[in-house]
Amino acid sequence: MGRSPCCDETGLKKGPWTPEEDQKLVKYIQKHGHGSWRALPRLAGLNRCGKSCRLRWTNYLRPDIKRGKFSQEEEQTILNLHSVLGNKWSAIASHLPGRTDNEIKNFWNTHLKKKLIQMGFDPMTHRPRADIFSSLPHLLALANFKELMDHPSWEEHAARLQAEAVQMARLQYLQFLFQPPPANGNTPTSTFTDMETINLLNSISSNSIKDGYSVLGSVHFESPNGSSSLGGTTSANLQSIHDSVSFSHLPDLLQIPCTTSTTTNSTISPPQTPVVMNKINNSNMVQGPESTPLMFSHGGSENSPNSPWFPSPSPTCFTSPPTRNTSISNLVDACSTSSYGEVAPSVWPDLLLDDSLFHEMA
DNA sequence: AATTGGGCCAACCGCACAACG
DNA sequence: GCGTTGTGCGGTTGGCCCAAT
Repeated sequence: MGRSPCCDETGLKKGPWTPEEDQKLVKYIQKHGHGSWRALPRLAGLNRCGKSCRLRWTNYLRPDIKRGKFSQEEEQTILNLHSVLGNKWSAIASHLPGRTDNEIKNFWNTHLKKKLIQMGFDPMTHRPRADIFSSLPHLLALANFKELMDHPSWEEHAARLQAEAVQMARLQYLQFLFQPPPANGNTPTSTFTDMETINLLNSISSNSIKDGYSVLGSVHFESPNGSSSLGGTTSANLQSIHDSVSFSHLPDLLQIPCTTSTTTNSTISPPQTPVVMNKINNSNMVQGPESTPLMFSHGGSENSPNSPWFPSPSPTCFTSPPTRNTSISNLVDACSTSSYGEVAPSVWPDLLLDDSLFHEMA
């Protein structure tokens, strides 16, 4: 530590490069290679720091740099990779020949991010935005539940929502599996490569779209001729990948009837401890036969905020049997006071399927 | 014609980490 | 093992350009 940045050296020029400087730099590197960046400016006759020279070369002067607008394919690839890699611009750039990390970063910040936001997706998680999900319980609370339940097609409606929740849960579980392990190494590690991950997500996503429900617009891509594409992956390939993926280890959500009287905590949660909201008041938690805890999955933890199934250190329950009124308002509270500022879609299986809630509502 | 606000992007800044002596 | 150096990386900034007012 204690090393001062090379650019702190006084007398060195900063700011935009002149054509003369560019020429000197290009000429020198073409002749000698860059070698030590620190020594280069002096040898090349430039009054710049080495870092500035390196940046100028790698981001602008390098002969293999592709300039100009990003193509549709490049845009899709960036979205795709970002959904898997996050802000690993250099890693993303390595998949886009001729594009620099800086260029991709700028393109992301000025175009793609806004695009995703406009589409209602969280640009960081590539999932529907948290505020949308946190508002859904509010919408539910506002809805007239009696009217819904009296409606002849309400079961069909619930079944459809449940099917959507299944897709959500599976996607989240996959995303969790593909996350790099945290520093403490507590979570399972993935053995998938980036492209395998993308293909898998793509396959799930395409199934979702087939069902009329698109959850990962940034992962599923349609070329103008209608075929899914990613790095040459065809729909047929995707389907075969999808067919080859076993979901047996995933929560078997489809087997749970909406009005089932079985408990839901064990059936809809992944193999790990179910994740629950942390900020619900747990100081006077009551658990017992007379109090069926209403538990929520949550899409993150302090260690891994975007991980859908990371176990919560302190499971939290509602303090009394949920009633039609209190459970919904508690739910709203829970969602709005989520520790991590995000309510993952995984809330929904619980919300939709929790038997005690339905009992109380009936 | 002048001003303003937003988009865009090259460049800078500071941190992290590997390599080296 | 420790300090220093070189480099890579992601976030941020500053300034140019242009359309809207």
